[in-house]
Amino acid sequence: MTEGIEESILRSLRRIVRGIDLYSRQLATRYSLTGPQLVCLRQLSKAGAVSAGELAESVSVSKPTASGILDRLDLRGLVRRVRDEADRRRVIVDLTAAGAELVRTAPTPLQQRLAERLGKLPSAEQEEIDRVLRRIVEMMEAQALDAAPMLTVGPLTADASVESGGAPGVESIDVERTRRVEGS
Amino acid sequence: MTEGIEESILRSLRRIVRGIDLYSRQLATRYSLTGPQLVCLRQLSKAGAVSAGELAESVSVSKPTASGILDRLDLRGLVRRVRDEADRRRVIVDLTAAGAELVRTAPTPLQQRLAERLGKLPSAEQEEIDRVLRRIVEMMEAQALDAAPMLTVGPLTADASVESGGAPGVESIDVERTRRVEGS
DNA sequence: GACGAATCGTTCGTGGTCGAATAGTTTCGA
DNA sequence: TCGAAACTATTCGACCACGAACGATTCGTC
Repeated sequence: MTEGIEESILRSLRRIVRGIDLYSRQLATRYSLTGPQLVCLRQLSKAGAVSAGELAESVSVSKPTASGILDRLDLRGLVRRVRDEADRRRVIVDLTAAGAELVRTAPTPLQQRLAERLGKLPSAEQEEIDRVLRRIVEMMEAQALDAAPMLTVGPLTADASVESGGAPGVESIDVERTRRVEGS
Repeated sequence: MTEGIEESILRSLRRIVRGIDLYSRQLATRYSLTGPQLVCLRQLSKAGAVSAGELAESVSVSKPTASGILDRLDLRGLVRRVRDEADRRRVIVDLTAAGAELVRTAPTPLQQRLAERLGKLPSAEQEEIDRVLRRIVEMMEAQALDAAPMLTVGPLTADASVESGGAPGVESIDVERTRRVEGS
């Protein structure tokens, strides 16, 4: 019967993931800010100016993901990216005035109703929830460590040579100017 | 202190989401099957031939998402999509022999180590985890219902006219032939 | 029988996510 | 001093995810 519980847990996890995503879209329609964008903004608000990599680390996403999120925030003038003059490999990210203002008016990145309901539970139960989630994270991330060699079977086609053309012409940009402007 | 717990819970949820995604990529490299693809395959294996919409419902994803996943599975010959002759709006999805075979050899879509560790816990603890997760889902999905009017502020730019050109020429395809073949 | 409403699946557009590859910098050892 | 190794952030390619819009089909009602 461990089978049934395992499937139930997986199902719950998938629904939780979906719930988070759906709330993110709700945020996006109402505040023009997705969940991950808001999480980044809040982290910047709390920790002040940090490097792009530190930000990625502190909100638990990969560097490419953070880069993409920062692109959109930058494009909208909510954050600023400045090359670190001391170590020019690094990029320092900081909130703009508009970004700081938005953080103050935006809701929590956790479902509001979930947050409310959570707040109404006895604190013993809140702690139980917290503890259980931490344990799951622990079990998951322990797995990630001995994650093995990553055999790289290729991009998930099993056949069909992809034949990617080279898309050149990406001259280096200086961060001070916003990149990836598909628009104009 | 509810503040601290709320943030801790959010953080755990985000890491769980990430953990699921990372495991999905691991699956992809080792078995050429992502987590969502495997979940769909398993569901088909369990429930037999169903319509695309029913499949989406049963694995808790939207119809467009299921459509995309089915595209990739179809492309690789793991599922078959046939127009329902009785109700020609519907598309019946079924495993091919190759798909059925793959389901038998593939691991669980839940992190293997997580599953193992989970299995070693006393069943009281397993049930506690299950119960807590269900409760979170419940609190989340209750929120989703009174989700409010969806004010549609526009596609998240606040300015900058997107100027989408029309991309016509999408003549209707008959499902029997695979669509979206970016490759060849 | 015909026409509008509902239903089904797909397409389009946007965004999040990651690993691999890449470009620019810094560091350190020979 | 000079070049290899390490590091930082970005780009690229692939996938998942959704809502809105769309075309095809069916249903309901007149």
